[in-house]
Amino acid sequence: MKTKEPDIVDLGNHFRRLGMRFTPQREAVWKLFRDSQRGYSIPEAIEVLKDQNIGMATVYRTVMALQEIGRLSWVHDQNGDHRYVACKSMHGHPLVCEKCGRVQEFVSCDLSVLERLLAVETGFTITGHRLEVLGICPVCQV
Amino acid sequence: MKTKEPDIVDLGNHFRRLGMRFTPQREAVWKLFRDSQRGYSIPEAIEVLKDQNIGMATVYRTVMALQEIGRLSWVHDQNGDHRYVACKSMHGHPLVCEKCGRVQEFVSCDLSVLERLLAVETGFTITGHRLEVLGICPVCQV
DNA sequence: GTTGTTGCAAACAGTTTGCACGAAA
DNA sequence: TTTCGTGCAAACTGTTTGCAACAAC
Repeated sequence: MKTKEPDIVDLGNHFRRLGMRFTPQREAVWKLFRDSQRGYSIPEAIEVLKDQNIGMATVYRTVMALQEIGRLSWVHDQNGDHRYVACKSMHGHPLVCEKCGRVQEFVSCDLSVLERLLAVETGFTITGHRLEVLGICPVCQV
Repeated sequence: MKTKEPDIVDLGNHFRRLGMRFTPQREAVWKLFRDSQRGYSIPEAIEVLKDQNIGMATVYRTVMALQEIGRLSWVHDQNGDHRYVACKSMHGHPLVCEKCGRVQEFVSCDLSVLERLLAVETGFTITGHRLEVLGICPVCQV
């Protein structure tokens, strides 16, 4: 009997805790994203996973589920549509390479000063933010 | 003869400078977005503009053109798809009300410290960022 | 007059849904 | 054994394209 990787066990528990089942398909979808630097758009993921006999409806449903439970987030590609990437940590933001699309997560973003200022100036109650930083990764700089 | 609003004249010049024509349709599309607090998704804009006999292909083409020349940008709605809003200024960022969708632009965002830190820590050359701040606007707080 | 733009409709791409079967718990 | 999840295909929604007529310059 094969030992499962810790993140797989953890994800299985996460699903079950929510009354959902942890199926081989869900495991396969998660692994695809977890092991990718650039993430995938849904059509791309469908293309890859169909070789494992995973139907497109399952891909849609699973990606949405993973996103809702906070395991996937998305970034924009050049065309403006979404590519999904695995979240390593809570409250992380993506640093995206504009050439190869590689995504590196960072956590140290302090927008509290800006948010306080905006609250005072606009009367809004600030509830959150979405931040993507763009750049060129070391590999693509050559 | 009717005097044109200054922003219309300016937009006309902007198009012509690029060798493009400034048609009544383009003017109408621009005005729709300019006069809206929440902006529109493309299907919404198509719906509104079809009463003015503007075809959907024209809406798509014009919104894309306005976006490319920096007159429109987009924000995300709850479903994660795009709503286009008029840019008042260059380098502005949107502050979006999560209840009513109203968008207020702000400019004072200083991410230079964060960006320098990321450059050192990751080896990326930072080229830009996308920031959306979310909140509840004064009207919706009641 | 020249050439970019428009509206239409058809083609296309992407997403959602209903359902019978299978498999996780 | 009891649901929930799956794959399939059909339906649907959103987007793009080709083209003849038109209008901005």
